[in-house]
Amino acid sequence: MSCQTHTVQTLKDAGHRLTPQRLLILSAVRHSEGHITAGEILDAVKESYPYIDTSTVYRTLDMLKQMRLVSETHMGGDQHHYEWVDAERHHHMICHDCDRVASMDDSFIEALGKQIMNAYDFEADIEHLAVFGICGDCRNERG
Amino acid sequence: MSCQTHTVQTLKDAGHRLTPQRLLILSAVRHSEGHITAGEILDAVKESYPYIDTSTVYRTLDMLKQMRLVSETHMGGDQHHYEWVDAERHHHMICHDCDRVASMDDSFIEALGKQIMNAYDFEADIEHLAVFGICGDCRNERG
DNA sequence: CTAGCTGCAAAGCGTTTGCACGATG
DNA sequence: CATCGTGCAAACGCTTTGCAGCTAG
Repeated sequence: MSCQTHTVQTLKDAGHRLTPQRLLILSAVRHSEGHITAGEILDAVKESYPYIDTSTVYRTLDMLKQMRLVSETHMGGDQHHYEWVDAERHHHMICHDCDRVASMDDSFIEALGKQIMNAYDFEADIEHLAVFGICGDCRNERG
Repeated sequence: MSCQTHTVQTLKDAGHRLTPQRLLILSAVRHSEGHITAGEILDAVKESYPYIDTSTVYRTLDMLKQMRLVSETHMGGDQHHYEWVDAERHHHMICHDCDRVASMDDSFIEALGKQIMNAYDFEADIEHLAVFGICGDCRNERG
């Protein structure tokens, strides 16, 4: 809740209005473990406020992206995924077989960025990475 | 051409028919430097055969994906990008500023895969990676 | 000949936009 | 009370699908 008030203040300071819809959308993103799609946000908000419209969700997400409070990512499907920008940057490993999603520490990717810089003079900005593959469990089951 | 005949044989062996449309689509993908979208393929093929339909392009790409002759990637936009699967796996670095695309050797990513395996017991299958960031030229211009 | 491929047309999906009403500060 | 945000509806772009006719093997 203290973090919520902080966010609210940030929005106010930037001259954005605080509407119930925005608070609900914010809450949906905050409470999603990791990542959430626009459709999922819509469904979540509809539980408490059924009149919410898709366009409101997208417009709010645009605002939050612009304020760098939320980041947008592709994770393989047709939809974008949104994620709350917190201190701990992390990435995802998605299993092709069981579709489970695990978190990966940013240190690996940070190191990769440095290597790319050395080799290509390219400053990588890997906000989020979705790595596909096969998890240990599924590999064992395959034998 | 020898490589083309090889591909043709592969398709035949798998019981797929060789139609002029397919050959044109194949050629468009082969001759694209790096990556190409469905729309770009459509335009390219239309130059020699204007009756080609979008659905044919997508259906052919599906087949080629299934045969692992072509790979599909997200590179940030709305469209998918398709790439000929050749021996030399490589990745792309895309500059946020100038939109230029440069190629990155797979060795970095291969190494990353091994690290992920060690740390998380997850077998990463990074077919293609699009890394966004700022290229050296644009960094210099910014000063 | 006959399975498989094509073009056409229409639908599907996620996302965006124009607009008038309504709510926020 | 002025502005900004909302819901609605309609449009958008990319991709997918159903179908009848055509064609490669």
